[in-house]
Amino acid sequence: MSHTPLPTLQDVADLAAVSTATVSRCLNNSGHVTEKTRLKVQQAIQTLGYSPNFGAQALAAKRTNTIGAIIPTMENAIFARGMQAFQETLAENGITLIIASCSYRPELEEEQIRSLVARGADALLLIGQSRPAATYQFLARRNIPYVLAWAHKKESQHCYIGFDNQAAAQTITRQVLELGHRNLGVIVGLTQNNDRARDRITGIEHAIADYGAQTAPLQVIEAEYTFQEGAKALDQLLANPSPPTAVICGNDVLAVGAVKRAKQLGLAVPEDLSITGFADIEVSELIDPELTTVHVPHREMGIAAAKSLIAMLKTQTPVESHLLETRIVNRQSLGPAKPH
Amino acid sequence: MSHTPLPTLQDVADLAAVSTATVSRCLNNSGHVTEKTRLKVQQAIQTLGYSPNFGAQALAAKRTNTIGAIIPTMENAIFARGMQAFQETLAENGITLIIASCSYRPELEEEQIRSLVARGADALLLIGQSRPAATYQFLARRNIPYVLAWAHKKESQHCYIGFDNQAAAQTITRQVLELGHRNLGVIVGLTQNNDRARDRITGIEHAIADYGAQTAPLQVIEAEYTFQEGAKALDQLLANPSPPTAVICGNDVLAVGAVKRAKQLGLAVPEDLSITGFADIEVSELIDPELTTVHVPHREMGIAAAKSLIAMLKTQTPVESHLLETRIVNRQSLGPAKPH
DNA sequence: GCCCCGTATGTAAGCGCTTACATTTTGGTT
DNA sequence: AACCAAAATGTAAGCGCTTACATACGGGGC
Repeated sequence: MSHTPLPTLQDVADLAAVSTATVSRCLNNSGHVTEKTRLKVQQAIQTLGYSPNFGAQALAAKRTNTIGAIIPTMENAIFARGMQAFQETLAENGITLIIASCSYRPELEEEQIRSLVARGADALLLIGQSRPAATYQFLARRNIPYVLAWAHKKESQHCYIGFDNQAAAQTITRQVLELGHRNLGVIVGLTQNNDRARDRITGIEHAIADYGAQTAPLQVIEAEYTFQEGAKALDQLLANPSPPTAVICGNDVLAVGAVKRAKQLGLAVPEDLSITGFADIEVSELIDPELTTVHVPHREMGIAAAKSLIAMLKTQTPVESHLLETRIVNRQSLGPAKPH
Repeated sequence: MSHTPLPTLQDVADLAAVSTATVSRCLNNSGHVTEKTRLKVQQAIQTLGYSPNFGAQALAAKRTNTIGAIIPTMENAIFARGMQAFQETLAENGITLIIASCSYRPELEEEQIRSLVARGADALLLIGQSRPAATYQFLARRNIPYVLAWAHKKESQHCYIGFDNQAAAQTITRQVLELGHRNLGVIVGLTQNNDRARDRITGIEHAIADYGAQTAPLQVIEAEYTFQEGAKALDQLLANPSPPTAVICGNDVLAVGAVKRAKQLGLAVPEDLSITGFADIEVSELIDPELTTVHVPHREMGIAAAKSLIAMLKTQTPVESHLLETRIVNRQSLGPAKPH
């Protein structure tokens, strides 16, 4: 497995009969190079099959053209589409994305942040806002720009690229209430270390309070992010002596699990039981009935996050938060409450 | 946004009153360091909040502790679980994973390979085998170890970590035939640039040939990897004057799309139409009826791939291919053919 | 034809780490 | 106490690039 050493900048410079500085300038199009020499250099690069050494470049330039993202999980669709768009946008700008996942465990996230930074990530994308102050200090100390995605908060020192989870949840809840439901149940993801889930609950509660119409204490079940857990959570909700007529779910996976379970139990959705989701991922159109849910602009979010980070890197100054709009997608899982 | 410069190895060495070499040895546990000095150094690292400079490390050591993976897409579940396990295993060994996706486009894959290598990936994971010889030459030239995952081929120069797509497809097809079906339809992913899909078709064809029992020319529809396309493909299959009584799908997403469509058309699954999947991803248990499908050991595959790559990196020699077993998961979407 | 200035190119000093090799220390033997 | 090998530590030479600064070049304006 031996092989000739790879060509270096020096080799290219020699072959093109210019200095290494000139070659470097060509490589980074930092200007000040005549078309003629640029061509010569290009040529030399071609014939040698040269490609720059990443470590050397990083060491000398103090930047890696790498951005890191730490998401709770890659094992499900909730972040996939946004990340794909994020990556595409970065790639268009010559930046590589490194994704790490932290399984919703804050200590792991902390570790991953350090690891990505140690690996030379120039900037980071993080999900949501809830993490120790020390983490933010670390980033500040290291002067690493970051955005917080999938969430939004006004008047914050952080740069958010996301939507208002609370408002979105409030809107869909209001719609449920307007259809006559007066006894709602809620299934959300584990709220510990998940500010998005908490915000959604708050939104639901506000909507109900506005209506002043919930007939029983609001039951909120927290469940892990799987179909099965969504199903189990529904069982719990239905075990109540006066079970809800509509279930608001904090995400589509749980909702879809609940729909499946409802059908197994012989309940017609939405005639006997309405169920709503959140996120509008692909499965929401798969289940029968299709899910009425909150559409989240995943791709736009990924693109906006990439652009913001690139801008921060370029200007070395903070960038405004970016609030994206959600909207309700009316499909079939939400219907009017049965008159009694 | 200014800030004090980050501590360097030298700073640590000074504080601990040792040489940089000693600090470096501690960092890489390359032995030859007394417990006492190790502690001193540890201490200094702590108080300075030191973390090594990635570029410098890569430059000096000629390795980055980074492995790259290029998968067709991150937007769906087919590779997600395996990649998650892959990443976890790498992380346990202090290696960072960089994932890129190529949207099933070979020229993009080529580009991504070069990009990851240029970024210093020490080794690569690639999906399937079909790519230009030039690509393999490039990797050989650069002396980059790689494994080909999600596929398997005996007596190949490459290191495969995967399962036998053809055999698996053949097995499930045989099972369909044994249930009395004599008119099958096939829906698979786009076979262009996808050797796995092609292998599966071959397996299906072999099984049918063995049985010698297909009553009509086998219809094979290729479809993009979405629920919708699976549904459309089913429409095509059913447009035939003598439509199939069982549809073998090349993956679960297409299968699930087909099941949904069948139900919309008023066909009972599996009573009127049997449908099978491939991969055993989460959605296969979501749809009603649940999918009878080929279980693929995603996590084992990811773990095995990581281990092989790590071994290759350590020993600088090729490693044996690793064949994993698939098995059929019998759920409800496959039933006996109606007697006529 | 000369001077000046803006632009193109060259020179060389690091960037922060690893590691081969040199040197010192350690502790067991005699 | 002197000796010696083995183990621990130190020294310093790069790794391949970027970039501040120095130098060379070229073309108007007089």
